[in-house]
Amino acid sequence: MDKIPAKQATIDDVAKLAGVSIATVSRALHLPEKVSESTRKKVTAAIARTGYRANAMAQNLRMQRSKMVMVLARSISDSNFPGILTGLERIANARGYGLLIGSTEGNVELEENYTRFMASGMADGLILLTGSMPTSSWRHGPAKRLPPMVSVSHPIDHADVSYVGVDNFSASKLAVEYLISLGHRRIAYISGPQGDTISELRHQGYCAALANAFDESLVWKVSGNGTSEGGRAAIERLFIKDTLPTAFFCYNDNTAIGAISAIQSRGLTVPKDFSVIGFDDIPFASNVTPSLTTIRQPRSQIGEMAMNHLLDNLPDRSIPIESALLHGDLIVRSSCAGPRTQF
Amino acid sequence: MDKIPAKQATIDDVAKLAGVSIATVSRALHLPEKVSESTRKKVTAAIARTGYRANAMAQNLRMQRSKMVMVLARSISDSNFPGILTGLERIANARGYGLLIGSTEGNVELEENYTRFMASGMADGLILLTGSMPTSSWRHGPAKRLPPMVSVSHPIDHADVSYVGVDNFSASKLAVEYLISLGHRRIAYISGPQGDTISELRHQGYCAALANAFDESLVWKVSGNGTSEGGRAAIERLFIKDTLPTAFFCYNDNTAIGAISAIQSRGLTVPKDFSVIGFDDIPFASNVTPSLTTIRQPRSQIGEMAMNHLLDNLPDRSIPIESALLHGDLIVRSSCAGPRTQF
DNA sequence: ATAAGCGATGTAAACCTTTACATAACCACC
DNA sequence: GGTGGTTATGTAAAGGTTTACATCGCTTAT
Repeated sequence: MDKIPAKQATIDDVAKLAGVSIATVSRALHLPEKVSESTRKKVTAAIARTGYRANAMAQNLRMQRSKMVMVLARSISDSNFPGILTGLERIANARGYGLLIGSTEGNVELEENYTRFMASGMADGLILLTGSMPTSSWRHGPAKRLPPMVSVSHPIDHADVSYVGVDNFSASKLAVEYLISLGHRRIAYISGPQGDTISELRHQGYCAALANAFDESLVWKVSGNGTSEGGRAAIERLFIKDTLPTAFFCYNDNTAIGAISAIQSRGLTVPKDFSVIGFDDIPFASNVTPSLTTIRQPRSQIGEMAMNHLLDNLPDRSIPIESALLHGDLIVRSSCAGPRTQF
Repeated sequence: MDKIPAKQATIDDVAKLAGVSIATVSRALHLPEKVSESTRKKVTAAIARTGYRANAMAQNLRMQRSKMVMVLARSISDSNFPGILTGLERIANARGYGLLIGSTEGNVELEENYTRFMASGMADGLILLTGSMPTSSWRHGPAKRLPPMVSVSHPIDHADVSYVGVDNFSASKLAVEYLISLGHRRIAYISGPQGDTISELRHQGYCAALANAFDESLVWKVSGNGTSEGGRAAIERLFIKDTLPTAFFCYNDNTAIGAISAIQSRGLTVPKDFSVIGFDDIPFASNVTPSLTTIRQPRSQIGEMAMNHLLDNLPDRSIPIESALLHGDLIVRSSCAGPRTQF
């Protein structure tokens, strides 16, 4: 226990104590092979005695970087967010980067706030979970002074940014093919919010599966909004008609859960009367009754890939823009069965 | 559209363009009243023309701070995390701070990694969602070189740190009183993980409610682990006996959901045969069948209070250590009813 | 007319690193 | 014994701010 230092030790303190120059201390830390065995030992000892930790701000200023990545999300409460964040965080941490998070809540002011943050050099890279380019990028400043970016989960139209996400088209096709394999013909798609790119892709996968299987396919789209309320409402609206589908492919698990709940509250049973399949495999999918058959998004893997891609591209932006579409697995639980033997 | 600058403009560029010294530029930005109207205008114009943004690293180095708060969580996937984070984030953003997040996953190495990060001055404050002090704080370094901290949600024993969280004792008492008011006498508590402080507090609230209501109270504790699997398992174990409770107060919603599912899979009904009440009001509580009666944690409010308290304490650590226990509301849904008229 | 006071601005130090370049010591070789 | 080449170390600049202190004009009171 040496004299308790009032302030954090600096490289000067270490140098003084070791009887060398600060350059040597710095070299001992970053280029040990350029320093003689004996001085290296003296330096190490001095560092231990002073409890020296390099001041990150000074390093960052000198090296013109921040060692941080900003994650911009639309909403922190999105069911997919924690999983993706976990993956992002694991890689960032392993590679010595910090994770700065910001949620825009679709609010332009908030988003500009974060863009300002970025512009002041507080982040070396940007992970976008918003489905759109940061607002003021083209409003402010002549050259697009934006760091390397990777868009995750939500593709961005008309923008050349690398993208990592699940293959919505193929995975949806897989889901619908499963329903078809169970014997369903009249399958409806309960969509996500109007104009949502992901919902559109999932719809395309749905259509493709139907087109593949049947000569004459019946495309049946009911609009939802991505929430369980939306799913419930969609079912309510549908049940006014007299011809009904036998199975529902839902935009996401929330929608599916709402749909199931609406079906049940009409005294009908899933999967006996209707089959319902979701998308995402949110943590609760296995806890609802009946447990939800769905497509699993490899969330943490998506996060890991995105972060790795971003960090690989940091030093010089040399890596070309590219997209990675990850495979989504079908998770069979108990919300799907063969169609009821006719009404 | 001026000539596209190769690099971000610095204060020097602005000064040159405005024909003043860098000190004046700095003052124009931070102490406008100390600068004459006319120069202020020149500076503002120069800033606009150059697209100048102050370099945050340089500012932080100079001012010996980072304008960041680190949030250390045990797991990002905890159901309460997104809500709390949202509150933390809202305040941090509003007060000009960035949020740095790290999850320890109970892994000591990871935690030390973050402590190192902190020690290098990358955060001015620390929000603890881990329920314990950061590891190496007392192992490394003589003086506890830790920034101001606030512990959130998980109280930390034997440590003088400010704490913000729901009042587990009173809220649990409230929950159990509700069951009693419905006519239940035989109420069991399905606990959280062994040794969990929160589970202990909730158990105490449970006991207090029983003690208040009945002369001779029957304390009935079944151990779970905070997951739905734990809740399921607890019910399975219990049903071997021949005397059973009529109601369950569960450590958290996950436990409650597992309990309900186990009850249902034995062909029994909630709330007709058994009442179940949870704790937390996680987003899915309203989506399970039957929808879950529970105690709502004011998550975002907790986050906001914690962050405000932390930031208030940043300049000089002058604010005394204090705890804020927030009220948890009873949310009545449909998983509770009067006890079945005897077995 | 001069001193004192005040408001606006400039100069330079400090924050803590990294690293290009200079220097010094040493060895080997001719 | 000088020349050239290593190898280890030191010196000082640069990175972009903020701010204490100095300076410079003016106004106002003596």
